[in-house]
Amino acid sequence: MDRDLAPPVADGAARSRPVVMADVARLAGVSHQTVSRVLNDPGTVRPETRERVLTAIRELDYRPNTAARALVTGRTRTVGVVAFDTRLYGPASMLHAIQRAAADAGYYISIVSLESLERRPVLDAIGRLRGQAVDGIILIAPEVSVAQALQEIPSSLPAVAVEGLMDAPMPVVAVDQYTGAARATTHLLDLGHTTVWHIAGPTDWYEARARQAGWRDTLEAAGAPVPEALAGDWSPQAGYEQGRELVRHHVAGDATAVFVANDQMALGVLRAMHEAGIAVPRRLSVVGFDDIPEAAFFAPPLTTVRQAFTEVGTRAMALLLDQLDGHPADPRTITVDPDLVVRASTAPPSDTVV
Amino acid sequence: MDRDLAPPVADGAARSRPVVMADVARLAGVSHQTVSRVLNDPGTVRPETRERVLTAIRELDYRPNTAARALVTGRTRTVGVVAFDTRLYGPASMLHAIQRAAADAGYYISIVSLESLERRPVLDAIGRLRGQAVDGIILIAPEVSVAQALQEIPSSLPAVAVEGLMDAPMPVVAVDQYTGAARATTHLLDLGHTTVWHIAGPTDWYEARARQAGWRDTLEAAGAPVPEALAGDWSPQAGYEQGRELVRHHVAGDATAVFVANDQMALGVLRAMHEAGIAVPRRLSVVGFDDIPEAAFFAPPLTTVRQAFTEVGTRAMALLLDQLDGHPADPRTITVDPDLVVRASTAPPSDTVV
DNA sequence: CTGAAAGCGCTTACAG
DNA sequence: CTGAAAGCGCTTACAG
Repeated sequence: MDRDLAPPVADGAARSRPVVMADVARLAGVSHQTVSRVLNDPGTVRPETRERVLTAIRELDYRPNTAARALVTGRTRTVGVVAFDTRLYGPASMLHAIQRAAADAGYYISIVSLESLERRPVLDAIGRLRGQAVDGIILIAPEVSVAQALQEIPSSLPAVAVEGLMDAPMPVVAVDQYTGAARATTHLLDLGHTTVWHIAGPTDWYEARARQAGWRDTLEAAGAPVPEALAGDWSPQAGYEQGRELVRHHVAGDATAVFVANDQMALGVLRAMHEAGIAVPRRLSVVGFDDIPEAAFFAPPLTTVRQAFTEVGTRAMALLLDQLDGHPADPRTITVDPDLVVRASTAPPSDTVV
Repeated sequence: MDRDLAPPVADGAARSRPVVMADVARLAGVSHQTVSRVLNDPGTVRPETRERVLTAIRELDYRPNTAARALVTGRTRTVGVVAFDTRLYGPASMLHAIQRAAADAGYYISIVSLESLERRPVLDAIGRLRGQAVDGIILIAPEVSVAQALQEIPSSLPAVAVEGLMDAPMPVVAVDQYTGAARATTHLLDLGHTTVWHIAGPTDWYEARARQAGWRDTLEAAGAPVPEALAGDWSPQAGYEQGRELVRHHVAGDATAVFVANDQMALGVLRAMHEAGIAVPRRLSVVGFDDIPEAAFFAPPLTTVRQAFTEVGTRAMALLLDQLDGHPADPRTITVDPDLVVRASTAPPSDTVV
């Protein structure tokens, strides 16, 4: 079908050589500059000529050589993304959204996933991306050391941080973790619980610290006692272990509600309660954070704080595109509001004494 | 520290111009060809000269221009990955492994995630990647239409498929879904169940079909009755809905065991059983597939088939690197064996009649 | 509206 | 072991 016009360049010998702009020019009977114009500034080419060139491009299935174009323009139309463990639901969701937004804007995405959040690997990742000459960088920067590495990104390189430090030297887009945690805690307090326990994420993560702060401040503002936060690492296993700790406090009579820093750990807590025969929510209320797809099907369905990962990713990309269009970076932090999703893991405290 | 040698090029005016090879050459007192050699073939340069060049490179923080290099070599050192929904645990895990392996080999990863598995978007994605002049492509190709699109990839472009059709026109690396399903079914049969029900994934996915085939064949080989497979879509919600269907069959007395095509749907089944007051595994045994990180903490902990996603990703990248090194593609399918992980959701059938 | 010239920053033969 | 030359495939002024 594409082949019913004149055959392109001689087929036999030139078979393996890629089609270049000069081939198109020859077939269309114009110079290669005109082909370039058709591609980059079609308005300046006479419609008739343009059509001839377009036909030749289609005929030959010509694709401009990205490297040649990048060499002369100095732009690669590639955005680098640095992320920590994209197997986790949050980073994976944001990467997905960033990728979509980039494709819509005609940008490629080059991804480097970090094995560790130490300073050195982060700098290496950024170095790799700079070596690739990306036009800009998005950092999914949940950890303190990453934020420090951000300081070393040359200011000439457009960059946006996601979920990171609020005072980064670049625009930041983040879910308001503090408010999310406050809402979770308030929900529990409103239900009538005297206080709320907390299983925290690793404290070198900003998210973990902000959630803990939101929880603590809400308790204090309400005049409620503030139990010691239990330390987790985001994993279901950690949730399970601290859940067993919580069982002891429940039995001692002073734990009827817990705000867990993410859904996976909340699952571990649910498991620990189940094993100990402590009914959720009748005897212990549990709130998570993230709203992973599984959360609605936990036993019981989990009340949790939903993060609009997709919106965060989309907005981060928009901010970066703005910089790539030459606008100066606006270092204001954009904050996305989280929603409390109430399901079946929370209830008023039962009056039954254990 | 890096700055205690002679200052590099004049600082003021040239500030914003990137450092190029000629700058390094000037500082080291050699030609730019020698700099190139130090970078690409250090053995051919006198150690003393090499040191001078290396020092200059460090001094100027020089990074070779990728575009210029790609233009002349015709290689971008970039591998394109086409994946469907990288938010899912499986694709996310494989992407992560591929990314690691690529970085180790000095390759960049450009990712395009598909919104739909129709033929057109798949071809567009591949077109985008070709436009970027990637050196090779890895397709995470779980669906029939993707496999068809594979036929249109020019054979000159090195490519590897993951988790797809076994008769693709390129090397394939995949977990042996059929064997995994057979193991799950056999486990249930060995426990003494008369037959095993199945909640299937969407049948246009190869994984779903292979798992269903493994289940069916095992039943037939054992002379067990083959119930009609229930149709799901991988989501917990679908598992929940078909779980309620299963409740009816259980009540009718003919369902005591089910093999669910993935862990997320198995979670939905667990939820449906919980609501119906049917104890797992006492009255119904459940086996999943994938072994997602949450599975061990379900209520009860889920017996499931573990897929070595990381191994699949790593081996796929190895096959591609081999092609990139100029070796002819070996179109044999590499199969990775899945493991049955027995936890607490399976048991012998109880003799209690409902 | 279109073509001839120059040049982007490298690598790769080719001399010496 | 090192330098001078050519060229990769484009885009961008500059003429006409």
